[in-house]
Amino acid sequence: MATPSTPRRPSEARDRLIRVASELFYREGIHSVGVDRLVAAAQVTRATFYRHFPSKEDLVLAYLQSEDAAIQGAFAAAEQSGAEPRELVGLVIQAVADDVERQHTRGCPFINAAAEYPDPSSPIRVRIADHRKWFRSTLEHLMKAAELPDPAEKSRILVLLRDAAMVGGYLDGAQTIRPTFERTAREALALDPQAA
Amino acid sequence: MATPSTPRRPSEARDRLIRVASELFYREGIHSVGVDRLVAAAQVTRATFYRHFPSKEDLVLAYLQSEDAAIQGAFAAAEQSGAEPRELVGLVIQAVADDVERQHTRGCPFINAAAEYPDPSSPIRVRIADHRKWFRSTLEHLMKAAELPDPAEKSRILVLLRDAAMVGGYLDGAQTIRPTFERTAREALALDPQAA
DNA sequence: AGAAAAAGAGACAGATCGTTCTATCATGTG
DNA sequence: CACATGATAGAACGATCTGTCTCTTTTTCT
Repeated sequence: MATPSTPRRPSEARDRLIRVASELFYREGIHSVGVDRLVAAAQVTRATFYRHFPSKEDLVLAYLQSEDAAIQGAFAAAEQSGAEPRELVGLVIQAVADDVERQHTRGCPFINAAAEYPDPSSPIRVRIADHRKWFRSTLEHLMKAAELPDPAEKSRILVLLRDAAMVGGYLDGAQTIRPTFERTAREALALDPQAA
Repeated sequence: MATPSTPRRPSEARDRLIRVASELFYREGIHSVGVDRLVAAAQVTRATFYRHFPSKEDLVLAYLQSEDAAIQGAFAAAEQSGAEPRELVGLVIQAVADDVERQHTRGCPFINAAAEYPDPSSPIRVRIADHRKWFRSTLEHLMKAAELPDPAEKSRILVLLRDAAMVGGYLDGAQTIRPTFERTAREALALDPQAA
């Protein structure tokens, strides 16, 4: 009666844990954030934590999955925005630059997580690899739709440059790398018809 | 008599610690490697460890410094090799690709360390920033010597692409990204006079 | 030879790590 | 009503973390 807003299925405590974990894991690194910190920040007890996640690693996986879902959602929204494929590639470049400047100022969650998990066969590294495969493949389809020559190679170029923008934005500052990133990307993808 | 080879000053145990730390920190990450592992692998006691390094962080700094010294040494050797500045730029690209493929298969030690140290004012992050400043500045001097137009911007491009090659080599495989990296770099730096 | 520094060996403190446990209470569904 | 579910609360586990300590032995310089 007092609190009628009790969402049933998805479990509110679970969502809080994932939100808090996403924030803390990204800002401070994964190994640096213990379970104590997580349950305190999410206002959840340890028992609740381990009921929803068999181990801390499962929460890390949920964190990466939520990041993955956010990016996939952004791509899906952009594709349904009605923009022409050609300008969509330019929008991706701009979106990456915006993301580095505003949202992901501490680098790429997947790259950073990989730095902490050396074993390529670990579930976390597998999920990182899957995310990167999806990203590159999505870019290739985008390049194909834009009728750019050699879409596979161009997708690899954009993956390369996006990684660079993420790392460079974190370590050198977004404003420092933004013009260089955008220029290099547009040139390497041959987006602007006219040249010097 | 039995062991006449006893290097005096630089302390053999200290060198062993740095060597072992460089290997373990790089392969497994910094937070994942405890002091126990380090002293066991270096065949050194804890007391000896803390005599040479006031804290673990000081060993991390020594690790980064040794990586920095190796790269600076490689640059110094290349500059004194008598090669013309123009082809030196091409050699740097090739050297980065070789390094990613053979030596640094787990990414860039500085990028990986930064992922584990979020505080930009921490001594480790300061040293990382210094290393990156030196690297970019050195590249700019190289571009100037090669008489390439806009050397400052071109140095930023090469920093960007080197970061990308390091990350991409680690996560996607060196063979996957090598041709893309080399082509994009040569094109973005306008190293090859002829175009399509 | 004698003094001083470096290293070996290992116990120990205090904190934090991830994880498990028992016990209690509110909730909604059968 | 009865019962399973999910959350709360908090103690406790063993392991590992960084860092300090004492004591003995070896090495190195003067």
